[in-house]
Amino acid sequence: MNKIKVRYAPSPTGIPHVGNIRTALFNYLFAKNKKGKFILRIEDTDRKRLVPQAEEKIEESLKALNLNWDEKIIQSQRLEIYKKYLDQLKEKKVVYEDEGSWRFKVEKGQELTWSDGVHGAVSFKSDVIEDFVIIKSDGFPTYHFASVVDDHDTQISHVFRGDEWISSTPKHLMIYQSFGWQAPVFVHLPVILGADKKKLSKREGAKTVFEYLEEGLLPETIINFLALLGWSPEGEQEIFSLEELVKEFSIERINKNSPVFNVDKLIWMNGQWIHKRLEVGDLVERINKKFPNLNKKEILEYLPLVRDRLSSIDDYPKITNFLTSEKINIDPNKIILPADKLVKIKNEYKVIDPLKWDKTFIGNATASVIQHEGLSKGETLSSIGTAVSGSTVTPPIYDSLEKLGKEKTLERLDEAIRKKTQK
RNA sequence: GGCUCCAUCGUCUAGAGGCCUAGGACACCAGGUUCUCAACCUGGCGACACCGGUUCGAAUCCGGUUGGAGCUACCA
Repeated sequence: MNKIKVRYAPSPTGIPHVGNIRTALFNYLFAKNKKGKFILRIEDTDRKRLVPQAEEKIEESLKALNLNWDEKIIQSQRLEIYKKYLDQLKEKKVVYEDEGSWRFKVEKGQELTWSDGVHGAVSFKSDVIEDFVIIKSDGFPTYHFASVVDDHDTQISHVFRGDEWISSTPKHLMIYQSFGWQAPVFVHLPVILGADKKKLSKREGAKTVFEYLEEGLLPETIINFLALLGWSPEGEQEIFSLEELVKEFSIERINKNSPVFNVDKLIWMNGQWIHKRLEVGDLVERINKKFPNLNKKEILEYLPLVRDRLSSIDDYPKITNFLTSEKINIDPNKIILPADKLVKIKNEYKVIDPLKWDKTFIGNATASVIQHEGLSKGETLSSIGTAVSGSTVTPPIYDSLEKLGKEKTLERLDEAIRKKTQK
């Protein structure tokens, strides 16, 4: 019989940011690696900080990343249970009432020790811990009490949570002790730091899963990146699917020190997923889903030309826009070639039989001008690309012109020449 | 302040006493390739915080120093 059971226990005080979701990920990876259960527990015991819709947002964040839970429990619905256990502690006389709340009486002179999954032996003296509230005067339990009761009640085997809980752990240990319960294995994860090396927080600009998705990151990238923050696989592979991560995950390879969230690498990783891991058909679907107003057949047609140029889903419309839009903005300063050379190119294109307007003929015509005029190939192609697209990043030039069509190509070249001359 | 945790390239990290004149990745720089850009390939830059031990031998073990972080709520 399998007894591995973990829980992700967020408070519905807002949309969770990625640092928070990373805790969910590690819980999930461990549970699935051990073929155990992953529980979602909503810790809504702080009535003042409750944010409407936050619970839904937590669930949506998890679902968006495919982190599916096996069970869900909500603390505010378990008040009787906490009451029942409080009564037991009253009988044991280890709690006392204090202005409508119930405090746990800390017995001095104890050494509270546990073997942490990542830190090894950690210990605190009970003398430095003050009597702490376990049931607030509004009748709701505090985190310390609710989490211990729930973890025991739902038979949680491993508690994966952020490092910031280390100093609260002795309190939890004392509660376990007074009930005579066995504590789960605590696995304190290093907290993710922002670029300022401070704990990642909303205030410091930590983003939510939704924000990253909105920016064109793939769920796979978010998972992949988060997994590698504070944990490393055995080999040198860096791109992992959720399934692969599940297979590779182990507590032993979790780091002790806090990683900094490195956006550059995140973007790079998204590119890797787009260039190498996703099937073209899949990518087309995703682009189409994100930009429903784009023509799916066109995406299918253009994507192979630009796939390697995308580092986010959102790059697709940016880079292919010029092929379908009627008007573009051309900045003549970005066109290297002078107007008279552009005229030469235009004239060469003009004589191509419209029926033979394809990349081979366009390529030959271009090469011919380059040769006769003694132009630089790089500058010429760059100029043509900028003239017809308005951008310095384009699909392969000849393909671009072919897709654009002869008429539009000549129009845009004309416009570029005009602007270049005016200048 | 007290308590606790942490400490390898700018960043993510490998490293569990000799394999380390410290490996990989991102970023950066240079070259190559290509139809511009991108992608790709090759090379370069770049770190064991410091000081003492232990040991034949330390990035790895121990102690201290310094630095950083967290907690110190009827928040989680």
